[in-house]
This record gives sequence, structure tokens and C-alpha cells, in this order.
Amino acid sequence: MPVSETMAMRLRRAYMTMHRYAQQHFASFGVTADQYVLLSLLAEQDEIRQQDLAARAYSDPNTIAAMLSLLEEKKLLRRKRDKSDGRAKLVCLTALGHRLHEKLIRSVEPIHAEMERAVGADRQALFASLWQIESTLANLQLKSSVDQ
Amino acid sequence: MPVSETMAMRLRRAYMTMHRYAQQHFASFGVTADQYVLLSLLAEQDEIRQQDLAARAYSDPNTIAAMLSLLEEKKLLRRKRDKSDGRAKLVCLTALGHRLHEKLIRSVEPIHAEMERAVGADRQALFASLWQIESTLANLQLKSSVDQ
DNA sequence: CGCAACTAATACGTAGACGTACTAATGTTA
DNA sequence: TAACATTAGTACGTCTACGTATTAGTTGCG
Repeated sequence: MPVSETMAMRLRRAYMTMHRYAQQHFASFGVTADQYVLLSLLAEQDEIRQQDLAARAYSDPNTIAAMLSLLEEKKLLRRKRDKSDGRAKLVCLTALGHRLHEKLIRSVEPIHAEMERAVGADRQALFASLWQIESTLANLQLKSSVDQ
Repeated sequence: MPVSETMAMRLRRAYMTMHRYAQQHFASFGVTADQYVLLSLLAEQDEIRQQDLAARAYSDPNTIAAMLSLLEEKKLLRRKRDKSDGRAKLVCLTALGHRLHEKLIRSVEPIHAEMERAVGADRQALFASLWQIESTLANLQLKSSVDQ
């Protein structure tokens, strides 16, 4: 089978197209698509540890730390030591960060709408398949590492 | 809606899980998941321009150039000037590259099988939805740039 | 209590995504 | 043919993904 017709490449194309589109969209606000995800997660839950943020953003602690440094320089968030655990830091949005997030969340509504419209009634089937892929491969990974 | 339940994050999780799994898999062969894609494309069509390679890998010329440099250092491929167009370079696998690709393609069969099994009968519906997302967002991008 | 195992964050390195600027070759058109 | 726009590839910078190593704080246990 041609590479371009494999499930892997189809998934890549869908994800990359979405990511590129989002990247371009958010550029006019001076943030990246991934930074928007972080801001949204922080708006959803304040005072969150970097580890938790990494898990929710489906990223990793190293990447999150780098992204937070950039967002902190831009005064969109701050980090304070967790009093109950001196190793951890709690991240929260600044007022500026909240205001930006409000603007951003309004700006993405049309995009979400377009994506929903694109998949239409197959939405639930798509979600089920995506979840199947995710859970199957995540478990494979787990299994082989537990085998050691 | 919680960020984690958006279509965008579901798509991200599926793609990133697959990519991480592939990354780990190919690490034992000394290549990355994305390098495997390039090797496969070259095995599919020899003497291909970097631009075409970028399009087929759904990447971009800058990234491809960097990746090709690494693969060229590893003697897996070489680039020669295109006689019919002095700007272009034609990329092709070395014998070493072909041999490695043969090994790699055998090693990924179980992964493709697992992914097919994971989505099962919903395979065609999934492909249709992924294509809907891709084409919808790609066209949005096109439209707004043509509007300028 | 004290020390070993674990954990959160950081530091640093490599790879990939992609923007912008540049060079060299090609095409176009007056 | 000369001036000009396009195009292929390179160079370089920023951001993200993620591996490995290190530091500092926490937990568990003899």
C-alpha cells in the first residue's frame, strides 16, 4: 500500500492540517496553537502543577516547562512554589492571561464549528476510532515496558 | 466543553500516541518515525525532488532538507543535481538505505495490523472523517489567503 | 531517626515544524 | 536579449517533542 494511503499518514495529514490552520489563526494574536491549549487548560483549572498540565496537554514536562517560560516572560501567567510540596510549582494565569484567553476562546468558535460541520453525523464514530487508536497503542507501549 | 473533550485534543492524542509509539519502535533501528516515512517514500519512488518529497511526507522543504542531511550523513541516501533543472536535487536511496528500509518495513507490519484491528469495521468511516477534517481546514486556509 | 527510593522541576541536547531571508537557476516577457 | 518574476534549495531563528542527567524536596522503611 502506498505510504500516503496508510492510516498513519491519513492521521498525520488530518492532525497537521488542523495544527497548521490553528497556528496561522493564533499568530495574529501573538501566540501559538499549543500555547493556546495551555492557556485554556489554565483557564479551566487554576493553580495546577506542571506535571498535571503536561498530562492534560498530552505533552511532557520538559516541553511544558519551556512553554511556560515563554508565556511567563509575556506576563500571561506566573509560577509560585507549592507550599504543600516544595518541589512543585503551581501555575496560574495573570489578569492579562485571562483577558487574552477570553479573546482567543471567542476567536476559535468558528473553527470548532467548521470541524464539527466537517465530520457531521460521524462525530461519535470518529471519536470512538480515535480513542481505539490511542488506547490500543498506549497499551502496547505499556505492555512492552512492563515486560522488562 | 473541557479542552480534553474537543475534537482537536482527541485528534492530537491519537496522533501523538501513534507518533510516540512509532518513535520508540524505530529507535531500536537507529532512525526516527519521520525518517522512516522518508525512507519509505524514497523506496516508493526513486530520484525524487526535495519539494515533491516534502509534499508527499506532508512536511515542508525546510524540514525535509534538514532530515535529508542527517540521512545522507548516515549513508542511507544521496542527492545529485537534476540535469534538467540545475536548481533541483534528486534524492535516492543507497544500497544501505534500501536494506534498512526492507528491515523497517517488515518490522512495522504488526503495528499496522494493530491499528487496523483497533478501528476494525469503522476504518472507512474514520478515513472519510479524517479526510473531511483535512480538506475542510485546508480549503479554509486557501480561501483566506486568496482573499488578500 | 536516617538513609534509600521516588518525584517535580530544570538543564541540555537532538530532531522536527515552519517562518523569513538569501542564492542560484529557470521562465517570462517586453 | 535584457530585465523581471518564479522556483529549488540553503541558512538561520523560534517553538515544540522528548531523551538523559541533575538538583532539590518528599516519602517510605528499617
